[in-house]
Formats: sequence, structure tokens, C-alpha cells
Amino acid sequence: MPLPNAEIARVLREIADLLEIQNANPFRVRAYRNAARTVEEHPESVAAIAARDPDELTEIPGVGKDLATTITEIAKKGTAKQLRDLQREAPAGALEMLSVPNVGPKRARILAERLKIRTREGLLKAARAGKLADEPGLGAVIQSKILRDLEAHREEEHRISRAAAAQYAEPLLERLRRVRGVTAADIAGSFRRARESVGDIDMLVRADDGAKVVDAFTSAPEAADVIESGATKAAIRLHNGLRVDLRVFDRDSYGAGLHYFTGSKAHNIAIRKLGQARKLKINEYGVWKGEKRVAGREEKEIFDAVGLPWIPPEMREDRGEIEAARAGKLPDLVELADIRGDLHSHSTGSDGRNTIEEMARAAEELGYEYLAITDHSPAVRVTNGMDDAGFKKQMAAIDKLNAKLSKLTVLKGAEVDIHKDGTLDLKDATLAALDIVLVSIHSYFDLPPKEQTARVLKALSHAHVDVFAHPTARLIGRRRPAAFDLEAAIKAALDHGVMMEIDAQPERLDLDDVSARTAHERGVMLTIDTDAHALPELTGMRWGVDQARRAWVSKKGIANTRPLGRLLKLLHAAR
DNA sequence: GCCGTTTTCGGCCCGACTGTTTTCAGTCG
Repeated sequence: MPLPNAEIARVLREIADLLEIQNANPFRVRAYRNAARTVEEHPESVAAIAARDPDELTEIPGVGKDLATTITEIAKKGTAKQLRDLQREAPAGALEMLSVPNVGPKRARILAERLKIRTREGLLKAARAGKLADEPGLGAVIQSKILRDLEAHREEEHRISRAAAAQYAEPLLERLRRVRGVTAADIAGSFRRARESVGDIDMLVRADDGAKVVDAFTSAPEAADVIESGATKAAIRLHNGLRVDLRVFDRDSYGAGLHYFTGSKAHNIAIRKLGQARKLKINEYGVWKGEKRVAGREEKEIFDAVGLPWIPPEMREDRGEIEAARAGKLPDLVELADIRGDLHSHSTGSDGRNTIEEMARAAEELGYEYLAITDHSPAVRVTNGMDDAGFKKQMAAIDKLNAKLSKLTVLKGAEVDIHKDGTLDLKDATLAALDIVLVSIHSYFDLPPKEQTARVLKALSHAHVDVFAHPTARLIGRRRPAAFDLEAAIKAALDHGVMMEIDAQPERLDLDDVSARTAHERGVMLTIDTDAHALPELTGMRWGVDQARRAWVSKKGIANTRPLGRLLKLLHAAR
């Protein structure tokens, strides 16, 4: 297994941090950060490219001759001589200081070099002892901020799922909308781009009187702490530790502000460069020709100014969307309203909380044409899975229910466990009788990559398999993706006509955006499913659709946008 | 360190808030 892109990116970022502490050319630092990002999001294994032909690496934007050499070295050895040299030269402890809020490269160096602080605990002690107060560049106020953040364990970036963030952000947004004089309010940032997790929330408000909005914001009951508070900008921390940033814009600049604060940073930089080429300055207040603002009210005007069609927020990651927009090749992204059914759900047959009929009625309410009930097979005890006899009974029950239902068809399905050796957990005769067979990993997550890959490939080659459900089995923030060769799995899926799932559970979102995009581009049909274990979870489809949009997938690329007849044809074709 | 619709050299996105800097550096987004 080649070194994961994320690991190469991590090493590049560490080099960037150390260069910054060294006070290196900021543009050089930026080059490393930029390369780290593009490597991390590259759809193909960068280490595999390096092994094949290192020169090919320079085709990745932001990677030139030097970085190609460094990346090749990292891919081969897991580290680079440059990194080791920098580590030796840097004052011990400086890197660790960087992760503390309000400590950047300059202060990190002061803390490590002058105060000889090596660890976070050391910093906490020094701050308590008042040793930071008299240092140039620090001071009493910075000291107390550092102390407060360290005591609250805020040193590490704390990301929460987008779905969880919505529960905090949406009520706060409603509160701001009710402030007198506010004519619009939106959540921007990574939340609007539909990243699977968010580290903070950005809110934009359109109003003439910024002070009034800032006041309402900083005094909201949701605010546990005010981080900063200015004329048009403020930041608070919620009781759960989540940071919320607020910006207020007037009518003439709101669209520009929304574009700017939706990001991503990399996307914005690319757009500004396009502006520069047209002798335009683009900032969060508008598009400027000299001193004159020529656009800014609507977000679309920013794109107009640089000759591009409006680009959906989910695509704004500088992953080729600007080139696609320029070429008129932006995909027509799938929408929630395109979804005609759900292909992965559970009932009281295994670990679901509702009966098949309750689930079916709820799906009917959502306007769906079909719902697949895909209860677990018996291998994993905690899921209370059914054996072959159990499924036989359930199929008969579904036939009966379908006779009663007028608008919706319940599909007879199963979520079958993939054993350690790649065999499946139900008999072939049972699988053959089902309308839809999902396979997934629920055990032995840590097999060696070779073995894990073999296991997955064997399962996907099984004649009765329709969908590879939550393929990597990751749980965001809790369980790493199973280590198998995803490229090989995608190829196998394609060869055997197996679809791959985007599981919409906020904790899973599996496949992730980059993998789903790769699978889609290779021609693998995808599904978006809620994996609902109870009625309310059936409405979680939106999180999966957003993920698919981040993967550039159109309606055509998602199997369950098909009407029932076409879907069944698709399922039969694969068998 | 990267890169080219002015450029193979000389640029590289841009601004708000904070603190202590008495004119701006550091940090952050």
C-alpha cells in the first residue's frame, strides 16, 4: 500500500510550520501549504504516481521540480531530509507551541527560545507563574488568553460533524434574522461548502447598523464567551466550545462578503488572481476598478466579473472547478429533490427501532417511490442480525405489505457482512431471492492492507452483490477508514457492476467526497442512502446529497434518482 | 517554492481586530 496522500500532506505541513518558525520567505511557506492541500485532495495516490514517474508529479498544480523531489522522498521513506534538518535547527518545543491559539510562529519562537518552554504543560506552568507578561511580543493580556485556552483544552482543533453544527448554528441564525434592520443572514464558510465536519461557523448578516447586530450576537444566550467584538466583526464561543464568527455587510457588499466568507481560501485566491488579470481588485466588499466598486450586491456578480458562471459552494475548493467553469463543463449537481428512494434502511428485523411498515409509511410521506429494507445478517452479534430463515420470513412479510401499499414499493434487501476471508454471511439462495444485496465491513477493521484488499475484492466479485455499503467503514473522528486499496476496489466494482454507496449518516459520510468523485469519474454508479435505523433518520438524506455534490456527481451518477422500473433494471443488469 | 492573457524574473489575495508597537506586528480567517 502506498503512503496515503494525507500522510504526505502532513509532512509537507510540518515542513511549512518549521520554515515559518525559521522566519523563511512567507511565499515559500505558502508553496508548501498549498502543495500539502492539493496532494491531500488529489484523487489518485500521489505516492503511486511518484513510484511510477516522479516527473508526473509536477502536473499537480502547485508542485514544481523541488516539491516533486521532496514528495518522492516522502513517498518512499515516509519522511524527508529537509524535515529532519529543520527539526534539528528549530528551537525544541516551538512546533508544539504553534497549536496554541494566539501563538503563531513569532511567539512560538519566543516561547521556545527565550523561555525554554518545550511542552504545553510547560507553557501552562509558565503562564500561571506570570512569566509571559514581560516578554516582548507577548504581554499580560496574551498571557491570560493563553492560560484560559490551555485550561479549557482548546489547543487542538476541535471539529464537529456538519449535522451537529447545524443544530447550534441554525437557531442562532434565526435569532440574528429577527434583529431589527437585518435584511438577510446566511451561514457561510465550510458549513455552506458542505464539508463533512466544521471547525467553526461563519455567519454573514446584511444590515446597515453593524453595531446593533454585533451587540445582539455577543449578548446572545448561546454565547459562552466573547472572543472579539468590533464594528462589523465579532466572534463568540458557544457552550460546546464551537467558535462562531460574525461579519456584517451593507447592501452593496453582501454578495461579495458571502462569496469571500464561503471560501474556500484556495478558491478565493484563484478567483482573485483571475480578477487581477482583468485589472480588478476583488475583496470581501466587492469588485473594484481602481477606486470604483463595480459589483458586490449579489454573489453571482463576483463570478460575472471574472467571466465565469456561478459555481455551487460545494465545489469551491480549487479542485478544478474554475477550469471546469471556464470550459462550460460544470456538472449539473444532484439535488435532494432528485432522490426517488432510499436503498439502505433497517427495521426491527435487526437493529432498527421501527417496523417495516412504519418505515415504509414514513418513506411514502417523503414522496419516495421505493424503500429498501436491508437488515443485518447474523455475523455481528450487536446488530441482532437475521439468518437465512429470518430473511425468508421477512421477504414474505414484505410481499404482503407491498400488496397493501399504493404509492411505495418496499424492496427486499439485506446488508450482508463480509467475513474476514471475503466470503459473505448469507447463503447464495437467499441472496438470489432478494431484490437488492448490500455488502459491508463490520469487523476486522485493522487487517493488514494486503489482506483487507483481498477480502474486499473477493466480496465484490460475488455474483449477487449489488452495492458496497459504507465502503471504508470509517466513523468520522472515531474510527479510521479500513486500510485497503480503494483504487483496486473501484476497479473491481466497475468490473463486476457493483455500485458504491455514499452513506448519509453524518458520522459516516462514506464514501468521502474525494473517493466518491474518483469512483464517479471512473464510471462507478453511486447510491446515496440514509442507513436509517429509525424514522427520523430517513430525513438524513440531505447530508449524503451534499457529500455527492462535493464529489461533483450529477443526478445521472446516482442510482436512486431513477424511477423504480429503471432502478430494477439497473439492479438486474449487474447480476 | 511556484509560475506566466504584462512576466523565465519578480511578483505572489486581502483585510479586521488586538495589544502595546507611539506607527505597527502578530494572528487569524
